[in-house]
Amino acid sequence: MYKILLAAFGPQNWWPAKTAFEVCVGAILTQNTSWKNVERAITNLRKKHLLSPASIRRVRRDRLARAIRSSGYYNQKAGRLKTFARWFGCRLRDRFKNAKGIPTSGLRNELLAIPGIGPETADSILLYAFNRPTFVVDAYTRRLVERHHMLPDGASYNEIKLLFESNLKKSPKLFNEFHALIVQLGKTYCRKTADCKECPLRRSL
DNA sequence: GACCAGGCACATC
DNA sequence: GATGTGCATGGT
Repeated sequence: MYKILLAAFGPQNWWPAKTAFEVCVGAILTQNTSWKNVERAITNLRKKHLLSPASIRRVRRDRLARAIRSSGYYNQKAGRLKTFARWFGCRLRDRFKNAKGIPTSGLRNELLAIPGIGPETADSILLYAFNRPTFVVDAYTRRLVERHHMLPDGASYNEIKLLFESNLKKSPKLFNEFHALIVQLGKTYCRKTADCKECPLRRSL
């Protein structure tokens, strides 16, 4: 599947961001929201110099909320960004530059303990910000797996994640590109059930 | 106006 | 463990 998708769509070059922290901000803002709306929010944050842990901790909550308005759920997400910025600032500054030396599973548990960081956001951060070989399962991935009967319908997040992780080389580069390609596939062919033949995998999502 | 988008937390059963 | 609901914008 990976080879077919790569041939069909080409390298996706995710994640578009200047710093690891910016990747994390994007991962939180894109929760149940289109990337287009998130881009606007990030552009705003950059304009207001709010793309560092310190500045996000300092800024007033309502001002932060206004800046990310376009990404939806702005009150909730403003709180989530502030909590996350505290963790990122403290945890990553003192002990381990770029979180090197910390096992992926430990880092994942820390992320999951932060309110507003669920499994998908945690895995996106691990993969795209910290370059860890962790597979990201999103709604498109679930549809792909169910549509192709790779697992029984209703499989858990972890079952789907393990399906990919245990059948592929544990390479951040590969996981990065594969997840991005699945999203591209979903965006392009989702719900176009009449056009299955156009879908590189011959089955629309 | 309905439906969707690169989810998560919390209540309830 | 499964299901339902609030959170909110912008595009189709």
